[in-house]
Amino acid sequence: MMKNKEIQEERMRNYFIQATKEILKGEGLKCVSVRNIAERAGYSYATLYNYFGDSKELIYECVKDFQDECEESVKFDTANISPGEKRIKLICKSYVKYFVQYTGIFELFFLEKIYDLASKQPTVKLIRTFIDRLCEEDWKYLISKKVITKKQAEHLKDQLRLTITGILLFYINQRYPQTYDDFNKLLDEQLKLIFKF
Amino acid sequence: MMKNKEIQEERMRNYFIQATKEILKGEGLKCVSVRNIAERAGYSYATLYNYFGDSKELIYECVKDFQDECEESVKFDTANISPGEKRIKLICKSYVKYFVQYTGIFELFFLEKIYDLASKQPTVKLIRTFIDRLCEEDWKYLISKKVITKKQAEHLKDQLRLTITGILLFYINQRYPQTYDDFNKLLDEQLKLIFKF
DNA sequence: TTGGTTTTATTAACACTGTTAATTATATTA
DNA sequence: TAATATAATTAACAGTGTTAATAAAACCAA
Repeated sequence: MMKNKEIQEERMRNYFIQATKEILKGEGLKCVSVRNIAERAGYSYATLYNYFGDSKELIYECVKDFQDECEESVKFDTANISPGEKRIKLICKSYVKYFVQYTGIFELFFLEKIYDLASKQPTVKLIRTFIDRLCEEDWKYLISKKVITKKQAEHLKDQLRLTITGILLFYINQRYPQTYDDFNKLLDEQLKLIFKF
Repeated sequence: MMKNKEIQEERMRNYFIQATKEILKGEGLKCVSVRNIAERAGYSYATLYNYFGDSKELIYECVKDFQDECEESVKFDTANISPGEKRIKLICKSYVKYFVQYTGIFELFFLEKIYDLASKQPTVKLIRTFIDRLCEEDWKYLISKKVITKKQAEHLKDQLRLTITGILLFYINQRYPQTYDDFNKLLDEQLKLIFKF
């Protein structure tokens, strides 16, 4: 059977992916090494190379799973809220909360230096457009209600993405603001500014 | 003489700092290693540890110099322009241009993972407030002319810093937008949005 | 079931990284 | 000049990713 081989191969890949996810969420990106992953997966480090071209390829395989988890978390935090400006703000807060909880995932998404960008372009796009997808319904709603134009929406999406990534970057990488409370205040203030169109 | 020793020690430190700066501007942050720095400085890698506690300490010594260089570049690009909104935008464009030219310096400033943040806090603050200092005169001008309030200025400074860092992050780390032209368009658009207060 | 072939997993090795201890070379001073 | 203090070097350790050679397992025909 040709199918069996594929199933087994996929299973093996998943062992490594699972191990990587665990380390990333627990110890953080700095502890994600080929040897650590393999040890946790219960295999030798060289075995990993039978299923992944290199370590980066493996690490980027986790992106989709983390996005799904983050989306679920956001959906939980914004349940029963009707689409619109208010919900966009709540989605952003929940999105930010997720990455503050798992700073290793933020590092993977936005801080990892990508060497052959060409092959990772799909993943990179997935990352960049993630926040847009989370707010998709809301942008559509605001456009349909003629609160903003399509063009305006595009600019606002950019602004939201840049600001939120920036805010996370400074908080996670430079611990600014120094307290989580002040961090949230800054986030609130900036969200307010963005929607003063 | 106690002075001689200090002079010599400072000279030695400078050899290593100079070497680090050259590698950072040339080959980039990924090529900055203790052994590479020492080789270029003309010393053994262990000698470096007689003048710097660790490699990070050495690398962060370059921040001030790069800021001075960037400031000079910005001053050159914005000479003969009177303070105000227009000049802030020009300063930002020049600032961004510098980091696009030397992406390794951007990585050092904003992407480097800092382990003992406590000891590097002064440098971190220097980095974070850099763009504010570049526009200091302009913010003062706008406040004095009652175009904006002090509080508004603080919020705008935050917005500017977050947006610009974000825009650089996506362009340098994820090559988005794909062309330098589109990148500049995005920057223009975002600067326009920020000053729609 | 046995024997040979193919596939998969492991160890060994290479070229790096930062960092420290022991050693050698250079200055300084009595 | 000889003893001491200082500075620079090499050797070593514990990591990193990656590849080639080897060992183990699985498969399949006789």
